[in-house]
Amino acid sequence: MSSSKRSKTAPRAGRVKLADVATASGVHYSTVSRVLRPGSKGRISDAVAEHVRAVARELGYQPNSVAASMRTNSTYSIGLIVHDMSDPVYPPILTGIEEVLSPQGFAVLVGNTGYDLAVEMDVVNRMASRLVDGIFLATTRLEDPIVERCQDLDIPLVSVLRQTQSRDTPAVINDCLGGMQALTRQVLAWGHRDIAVILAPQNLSTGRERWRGISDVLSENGMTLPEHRIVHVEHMSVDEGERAARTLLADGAPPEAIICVNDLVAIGAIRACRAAGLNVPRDIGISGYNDIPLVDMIDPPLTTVRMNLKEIGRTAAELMLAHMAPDAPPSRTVRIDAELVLRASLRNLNG
Amino acid sequence: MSSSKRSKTAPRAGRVKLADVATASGVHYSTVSRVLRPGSKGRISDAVAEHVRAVARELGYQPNSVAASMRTNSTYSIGLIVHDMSDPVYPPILTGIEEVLSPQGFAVLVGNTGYDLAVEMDVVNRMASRLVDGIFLATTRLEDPIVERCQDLDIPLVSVLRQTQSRDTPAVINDCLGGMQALTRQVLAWGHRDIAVILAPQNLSTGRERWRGISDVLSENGMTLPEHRIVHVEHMSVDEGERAARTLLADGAPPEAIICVNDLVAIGAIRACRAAGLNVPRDIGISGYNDIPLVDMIDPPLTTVRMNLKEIGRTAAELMLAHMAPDAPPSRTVRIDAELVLRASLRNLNG
DNA sequence: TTGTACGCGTTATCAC
DNA sequence: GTGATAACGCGTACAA
Repeated sequence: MSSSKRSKTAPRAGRVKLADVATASGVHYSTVSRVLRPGSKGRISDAVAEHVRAVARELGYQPNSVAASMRTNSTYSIGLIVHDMSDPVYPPILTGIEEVLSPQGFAVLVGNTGYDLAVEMDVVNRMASRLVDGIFLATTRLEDPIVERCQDLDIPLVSVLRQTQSRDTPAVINDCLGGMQALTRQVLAWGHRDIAVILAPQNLSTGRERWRGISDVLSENGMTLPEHRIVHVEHMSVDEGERAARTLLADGAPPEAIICVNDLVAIGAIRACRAAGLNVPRDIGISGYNDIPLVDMIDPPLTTVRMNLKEIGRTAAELMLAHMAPDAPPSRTVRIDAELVLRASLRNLNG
Repeated sequence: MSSSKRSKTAPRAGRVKLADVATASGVHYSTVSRVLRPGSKGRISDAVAEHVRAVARELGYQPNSVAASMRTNSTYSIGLIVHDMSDPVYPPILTGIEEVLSPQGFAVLVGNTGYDLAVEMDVVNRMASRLVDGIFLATTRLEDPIVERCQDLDIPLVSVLRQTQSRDTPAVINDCLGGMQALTRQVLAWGHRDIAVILAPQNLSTGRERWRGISDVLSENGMTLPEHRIVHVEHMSVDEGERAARTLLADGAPPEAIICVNDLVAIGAIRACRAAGLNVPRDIGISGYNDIPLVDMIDPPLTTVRMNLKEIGRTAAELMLAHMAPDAPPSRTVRIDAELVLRASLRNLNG
């Protein structure tokens, strides 16, 4: 095994650089640079090029991209900021992003914020220090200091999953409005009338749009929800969902159905219902949103709305590439379709 | 909104650098460097230090860490290589790693390999080009060309979840042997005799140790498994688990229990059993490994072995820090305890 | 305590 | 087509 001792300031022992390849091939190192960089000015004779390439390969030359970044001011790295990678919605987005950007030579720097704005600001500043070429922001608030910061720092930003109020940043989001409308229509069509909702914070476009999807459809049908049928979670997690549902069930008769802002919250709600002695879906219906893995296997299988997360990631990456280019197009918001997925957690009361 | 147009070679417009805050504070930029870098040689008068700090803050100075890396040959970035971030075992590990390394100023570069060795080698080479200070490898094979490559490149490597045969790299792994032994003992104690197993590839320490855990206990009890009760998956995924279980159920009477190499595989197995008209756990018992989120909610709740993934991440990060230091300790393998979690997917045949 | 000077490995822009 | 050379922004040994 080779020694991995490295002195504080010395380069990695034996790291071969352009100059090494140059002396070994008997040409100037700028020539080597040109050979190894497809698309550099000034053509090279095929003979020299071939020779240099051979030498480089033999010496195991690996370009030092830090030095290149120093010169070009582009690191070919992009940040991805999420609340918590353990939330199953994020990994597929990362996969989609990588699918598009890895072949282009980009690397992805992941930053978890743990739902903490201060941490998030710190993450952005560090990414700025690292000269990331762009940032994917999955935590976007309707009014977002992080977005402003990125604009100040002049870092290309693409929102994923959520969008700002002013829509001044490119974004790829799910059609939360349409998705929740479809779901709510189904809930009504199946005869539920006493409906409760567990909502996300209304400073998030997802939170607000999903709530609008619900209330729009209720309004269309001449319904409004009483105060005590509406509760909020601070984060969309299982624990918060459970707590929220407990509140809903605390006083009086339980509702016929609870529409939850997402799957994790819905799972918490199912737990709370069960703890309260209610059978889902016989006594109460539950729905989620996202169709995360395994919710088709839980008891009962969860009715939800599916979004194509990988596609969101891919599209966000395309948008990023366009936005990083010198002639960046105007910001636009891309909506990816949602699809209603009916499962046993919500039953047809008419049936 | 500020313009994000940037010319090919010019620095980000208006990016303030060391020299800028130097002229603004009326000192030389080397002084600024010393002020802003805690722990640099040569002390600075408090007055000057305070002044410089104030100016830096006012100008919104952000150190250019690329330039710093160029000088120090350390990027304060580390790679994390996984097969697929969508596998729920990885995110908690990332969280644990970040918990320890973010406060130290490190950034994490995530690389998905998609189970492809060529891709993986490419990822390593790119990370090397980026001068990562270290790599966490979650894909470690018993004999691993990736590990060798990192040794050649002189990149500190810490294995997570798995270990090489020769144990020549620091590693943090779960006690797969003990965990699977405990599980198998329980299976036997509950009266199962006709047992089947779905195993992972035997070129992985996890695959091999878990199988050894099973077979050790069976041997202790004078049992061996017939050929047709042993099947393998290529990757530990739901789909492969389902396929493998279908093979097991294809001919003859089903076994009393299937011990699966991990939870995803177990979930696939449950699907296959159900498709074959078998009730789990009445007709057949199923067990997994990992205790990933939601397996306590599926139908039936999955008996499994829990490992503390976040702790594995944290420990790996500590090991990495130690290993990156100039006086690196000898490689050692840390084992994190496993804990048996009994749920309804496996029942007591004696009861 | 502070200023000087050099180099890290590349890329880009000159000459030739 | 190729060589020479000047940046890029910072860290630090050394001089003052």
